[in-house]
Amino acid sequence: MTHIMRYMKRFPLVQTRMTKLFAIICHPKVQLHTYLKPPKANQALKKYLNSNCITEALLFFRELMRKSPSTIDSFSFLFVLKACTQKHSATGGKQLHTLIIKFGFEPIIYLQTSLINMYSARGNLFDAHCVFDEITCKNIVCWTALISAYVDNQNPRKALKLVWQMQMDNLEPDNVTLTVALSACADIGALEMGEWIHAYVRRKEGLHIDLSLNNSLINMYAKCGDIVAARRLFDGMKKKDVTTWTSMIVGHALHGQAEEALKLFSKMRGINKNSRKHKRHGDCGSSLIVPNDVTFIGVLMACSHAGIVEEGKQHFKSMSEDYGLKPRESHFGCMVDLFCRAGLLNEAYEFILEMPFKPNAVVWRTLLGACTLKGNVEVATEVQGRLLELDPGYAGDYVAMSNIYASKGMWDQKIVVRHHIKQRRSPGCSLIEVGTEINEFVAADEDHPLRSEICTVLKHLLINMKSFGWSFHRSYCWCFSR
DNA sequence: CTAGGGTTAG
Repeated sequence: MTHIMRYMKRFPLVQTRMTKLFAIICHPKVQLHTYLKPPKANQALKKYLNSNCITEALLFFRELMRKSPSTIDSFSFLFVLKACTQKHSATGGKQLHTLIIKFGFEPIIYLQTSLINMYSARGNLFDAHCVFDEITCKNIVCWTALISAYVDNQNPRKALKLVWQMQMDNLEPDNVTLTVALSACADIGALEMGEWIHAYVRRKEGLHIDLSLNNSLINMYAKCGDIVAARRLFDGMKKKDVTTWTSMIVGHALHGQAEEALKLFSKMRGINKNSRKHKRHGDCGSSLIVPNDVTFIGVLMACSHAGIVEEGKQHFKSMSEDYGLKPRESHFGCMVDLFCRAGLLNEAYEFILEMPFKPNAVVWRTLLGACTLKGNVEVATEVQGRLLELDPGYAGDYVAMSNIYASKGMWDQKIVVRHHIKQRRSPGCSLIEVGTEINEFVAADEDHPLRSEICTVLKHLLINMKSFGWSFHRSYCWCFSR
């Protein structure tokens, strides 16, 4: 054994080849790290990660665990955790957590933050929060990790509460925390909170305002109904990237301003052509902006909301032909929506059947909704059959069907469908105040179980009303009940 | 060698 060790010491180049052999002869407890020091093993892990070879990274780690556990240090876990977060395997993460405890690396804050991220990616907020609670000296980074965990898992209210709690803990939010918080505001249409954050951003000295923060601001204003403020910010930004452009295009599309959205899209492509020209002349190559698949969602949404079918079709084709982007399920969903809104029910139906995906309930429901509007019983019956297979418990589909039958005077069928609705949701009542300007609203009942749903409905209502150029100047009180 | 962030159909 000593001979081999000496040999390897003298000729480091043969080291890698020898390691395998060596590992087999040796008991794992032998101090291998003299020959394969942690930084080397970690660099290998990092290399796998950077080249997107996630499975290989995990396998490499497993080999290390088996053959030379002593080469593993706390940094190794950081890389492996990252790999594990990207790969959504169910048990791997928990096993890693156990190993971290076994190795005694539990109190290292870098690892704890990574663990929060890992649990969040699996939708396991309970364990994410547990890890957070165990951190003795909490810093801004682990707070932000937890906040973004709640945003990513559709609990923006809790996220905003945590931002508040963090400040109570004498920690000032930085640009990353604020970016996440703005995203939470956008989710619930909390314009007031968003504006407060914007004011904070401008007031706070030494705060680094970067692209992500600006993009998040644009998105917040657009989603909260103030498209003018969003556009003002967009026009004022010197540095823009795909996300900036995409956010603005989606914003206009949501507000029904299809023309503006499509104008922006062609302007964006114009920049592309110009900078390619510049690149040929040898300067200004860095500002190249290539639309991605999300950009096309915005473009298709714009076409759909404006009812321009032909242009929508063209963009859908151009997506894969000119940009090499493979349309995802949601792009096909946009196209179905495009046909439905234009009243082309048969075209929508055929499109769904030709999709390379198994159509989901949402897609069929879009078509069913259009059938309700058009009073098309034939297509609706067909669609309902599909929905019964996919999601039989959804009461809304029965309601839609019953409405279609009612509109055609087919009362017998209506009663049959109505009977299928077994559990009705309990009726609720909420009061919503709309102030002098229609870009803010408050749900009066703070603890109402449907509060967040009502706010979402209102948010969309508000966006739609604005797109029709409606505005209110008196104070309004609406009462919803069901 | 080290942890957190922005855009996504209905």
